[in-house]
Amino acid sequence: MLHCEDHQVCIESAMHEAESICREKGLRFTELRREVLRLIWVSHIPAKAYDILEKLKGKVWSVKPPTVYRALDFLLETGLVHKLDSINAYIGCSHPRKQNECYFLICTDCNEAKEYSSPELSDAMELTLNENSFRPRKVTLEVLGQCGECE
Amino acid sequence: MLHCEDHQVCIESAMHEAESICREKGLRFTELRREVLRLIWVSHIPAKAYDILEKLKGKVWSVKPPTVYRALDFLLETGLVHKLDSINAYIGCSHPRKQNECYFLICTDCNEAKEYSSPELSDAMELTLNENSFRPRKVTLEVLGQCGECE
DNA sequence: AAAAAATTGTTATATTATAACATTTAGCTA
DNA sequence: TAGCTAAATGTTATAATATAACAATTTTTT
Repeated sequence: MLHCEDHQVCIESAMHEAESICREKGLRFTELRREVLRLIWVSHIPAKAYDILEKLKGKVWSVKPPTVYRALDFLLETGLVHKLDSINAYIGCSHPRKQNECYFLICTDCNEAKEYSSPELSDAMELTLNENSFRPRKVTLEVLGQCGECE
Repeated sequence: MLHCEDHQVCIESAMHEAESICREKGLRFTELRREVLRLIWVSHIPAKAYDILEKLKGKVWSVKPPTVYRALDFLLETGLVHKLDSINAYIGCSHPRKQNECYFLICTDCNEAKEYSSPELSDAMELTLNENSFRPRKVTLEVLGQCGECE
């Protein structure tokens, strides 16, 4: 999957953005939440909850599942992280300030995932939702397959 | 969620179609698989695997999880059933002969789900997949929200 | 400093799903 | 039709994912 040139930049910018979003919203970006977000951003491969748990154990923490899931809940609610339902994994949001509809391409070869948005797709979506007089609350759009780099 | 007028018709037609599809493909539509499919079609509310398990226990069977999951796997592979990843539940496919892209509207009030397809949406999808040179293998498109009848 | 609210810790358990191997059943072949 | 083979099902055990409930701690507010 074609991605960042320097992933360290990705991480740092995501962390900074998270800091400032939380500050603006008056939310507490605690050490634990910070660390979980950082672990998720370690790569563009979506992170599994129990892998995060194991990695946290390597650090200061006394961690048990609720610790991780609570941090994940916070990050999800704040829009800093997305859950990928088709693979039960979590990925950092690459544009946490824009709350537009987004979809995910998940490569089953390299396991990386990438977030996109497409106005055409959102329009088509909105159209069919209106046609069916359906009020959307959460849209899940994930494509599993093979990315261009993995042919 | 606006649905069939007579659900008995839904069920019977789904069962018949399943019969004939399996016959055509030379697949064995066993008593167990038949019964699981029927239990899924009991309503338009997606069925949970362990609920199917409990209902089967009320019948002839000695059922344990693998029994159900294997039947589900068969039905999924045959395209007779879809899995809804956002709620971990299974729903009967309403057009098992047409292998087009479909999406699901899932009402979190009445819990019913409905399957749709939209050429515009599929086109938009295909476009963005091409742009990203991504070969899709499985598309998950589910919208949780409130249906028109549940306002 | 005390009270209230939010966060984290802890124990236990719920929910969803699969691996591995044994047995049975159905279909095929000699 | 008896035996063989492959598919399906049964069975035991366990993996993977997630939450409920309550206790302790920390932070914020009063």
